[in-house]
Amino acid sequence: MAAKKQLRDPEETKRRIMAAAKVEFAKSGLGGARVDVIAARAKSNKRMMYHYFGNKETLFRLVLEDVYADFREAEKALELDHEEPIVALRKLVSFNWDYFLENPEFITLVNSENLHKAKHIKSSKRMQEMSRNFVGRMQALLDRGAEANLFHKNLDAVQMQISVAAIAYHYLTNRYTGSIVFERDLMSAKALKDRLAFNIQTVLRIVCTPETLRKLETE
Amino acid sequence: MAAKKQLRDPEETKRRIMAAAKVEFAKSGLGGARVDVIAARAKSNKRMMYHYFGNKETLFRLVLEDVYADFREAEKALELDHEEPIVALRKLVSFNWDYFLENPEFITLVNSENLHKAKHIKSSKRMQEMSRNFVGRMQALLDRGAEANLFHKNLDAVQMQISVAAIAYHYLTNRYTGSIVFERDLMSAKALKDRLAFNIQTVLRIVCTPETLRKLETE
DNA sequence: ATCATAAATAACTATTTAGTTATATCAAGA
DNA sequence: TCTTGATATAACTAAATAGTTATTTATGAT
Repeated sequence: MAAKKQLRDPEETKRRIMAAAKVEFAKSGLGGARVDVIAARAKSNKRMMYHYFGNKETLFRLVLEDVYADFREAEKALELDHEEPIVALRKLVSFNWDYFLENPEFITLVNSENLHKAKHIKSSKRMQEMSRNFVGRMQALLDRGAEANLFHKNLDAVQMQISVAAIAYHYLTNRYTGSIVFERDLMSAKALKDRLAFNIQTVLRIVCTPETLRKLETE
Repeated sequence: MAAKKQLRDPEETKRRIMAAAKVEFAKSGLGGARVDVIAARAKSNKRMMYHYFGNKETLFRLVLEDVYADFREAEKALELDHEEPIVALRKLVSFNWDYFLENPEFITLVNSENLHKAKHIKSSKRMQEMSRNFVGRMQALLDRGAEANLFHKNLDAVQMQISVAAIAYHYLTNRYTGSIVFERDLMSAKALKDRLAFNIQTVLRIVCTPETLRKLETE
């Protein structure tokens, strides 16, 4: 009978609580999440959660900052700075799609924070730091494409970032109601493949000049 | 002292409860909504809510069906069937934008239902009926544009519907976190005007052939 | 008029929940 | 080895919450 050995490992305990919180907040939102469920899933207990994180909302904020940080890190790791602009854009659209698909908790956590009008991250220094250079990378990519006479000039990098995220995020966050409204399984392998292809095409049509598009068509 | 006259008007009471529920569910989601708050806002009481609607989740389902119905009705009322295809598409994109902007509860209610994997409307006959003809109208519009050699042929109407919604919905549902990430007020009058213009341009670039786009540019 | 029924209100209950108090146990430094 | 502080657990509490029971009151049919 494995006697319950009480291991002391504050870092590991914190990590387990954060991981459990991410699952629970993603599944039920901030309001629907239960601190007892988080403690149980972390194989810890409520008192530890309050000891390390103070309260439920602080824990939520830390989880949210973490998932944003992971997303930004992954995007940065793409290293698109020296890719050919059209290739880079294709990769960026695919990256967004794959990331949201593989990390569905990102979507539900962000949705939950927006329901609360972003009050938890509003004054977060860490969020602000993370966001820096994020738009800058898109701007640089658009500039390179424009210089090579591939893209339209004067494209707004923020609008592009939002749109690139939107066409993936919206499809996936509303996949349940969407599957009912459109009377088809939006999550079937074929549906997912088709949507990604459509999204890549969409973004290229937004940024490329008519001449570039003609060239792409006849390739 | 206005003696509290007890007016009896079941239809009006039901209507007030539904209206109050819409506000409360939109503000706090299904989980965060409080039945006491709904009853108070409706200037009725909890017992009436349970009398007429059975339970909180049924009330939620009815509210959700209602906001979907309103949205579909409004879209139908646009009567785009005989408009010139490009004009019709511009109007459709603007309609989506304006509707989400003027009816923010639609967005939060749909988000809440997706957090719950659409379980409340999954077997709703009314939802299924509403969705009919919805894709059909987009398909007809795309067909007309293609026949007039304005649009690409073989555009997928469902993908278009989703994208038209996405570029508006995503911007607005994530406006709070977005305003932090992009370090600008996404809801300023100028930002809203710019986004709508960008969205119209986006959709035209998706559907129009390079030739049509060239013509539009030089107009 | 009066009766039956539906509409409305208020007070109540059993549970759930975030957060706390009290207590035990480990491990590192003196 | 003893002490001290950090780590862990369990039992508790006050408030909140969905749903009910008990009671009153208006209204339309007879």
